[in-house]
Amino acid sequence: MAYGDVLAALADPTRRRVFERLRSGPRPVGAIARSMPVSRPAVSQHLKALKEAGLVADRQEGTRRVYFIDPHGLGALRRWLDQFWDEALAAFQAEVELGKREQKEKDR
Amino acid sequence: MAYGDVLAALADPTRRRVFERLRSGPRPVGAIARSMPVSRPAVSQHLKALKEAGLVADRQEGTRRVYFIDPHGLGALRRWLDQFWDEALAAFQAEVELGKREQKEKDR
DNA sequence: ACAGGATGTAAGCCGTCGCTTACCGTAAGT
DNA sequence: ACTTACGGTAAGCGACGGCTTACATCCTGT
Repeated sequence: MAYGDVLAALADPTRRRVFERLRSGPRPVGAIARSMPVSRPAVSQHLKALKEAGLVADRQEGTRRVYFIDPHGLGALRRWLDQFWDEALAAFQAEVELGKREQKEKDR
Repeated sequence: MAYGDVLAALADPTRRRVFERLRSGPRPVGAIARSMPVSRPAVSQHLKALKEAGLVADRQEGTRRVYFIDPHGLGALRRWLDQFWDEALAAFQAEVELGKREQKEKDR
């Protein structure tokens, strides 16, 4: 459920498409597979990867297995992104200040 | 600079490490490579990928090439993430409501 | 207990990707 | 001009990852 695993899981286009298919709500495996250009086992494998990354969860419902989005995965990604964003921004500020000083050096 | 390219670029651990190395500020290629367990050409290749994803930019500085973080890439990722988050949350709400109704069905 | 539908899993194939070594171009300093 | 440091690029190799087909598993209704 680390952000690295989340990034790796979402990197593949097909897998990301499976994930985004769940954005509108829970779906059983077959329903997902039928709306995609790959085989059902392929979808199963993608769902397994997404699950291990903490991006989806599943519940048994009779003979079918219904998958839905697990907030944990995206949450981890979001936290990393926010923190990174702040630090990078601070670095930019420092950079700008440095640039100003260097500019003044040249003026002399 | 689409979010898909950003995700793909950040999926690789080594490449992500290169990227995170720039979080604290601009660095020339050699400085990055010396702080990593891979060769300098490998770092160059990673920087190229990061650049194509809109995650970093570079400027020539004498004989060296200084790389720094480009906000565009992370911005695209953040926008996708925020939107996704909202939609998924709405789907959860709908799901909860549906669950309540089904529960009442069973009670009868 | 059995049949059928739904899903996970194993094996194998093939393309992609990351890494290394070798080479080339370029910009400064002497 | 020559040298040296710095960095991008090409070629090739090995590993990993995604897809398919085939098989195993589980649940439900009859």
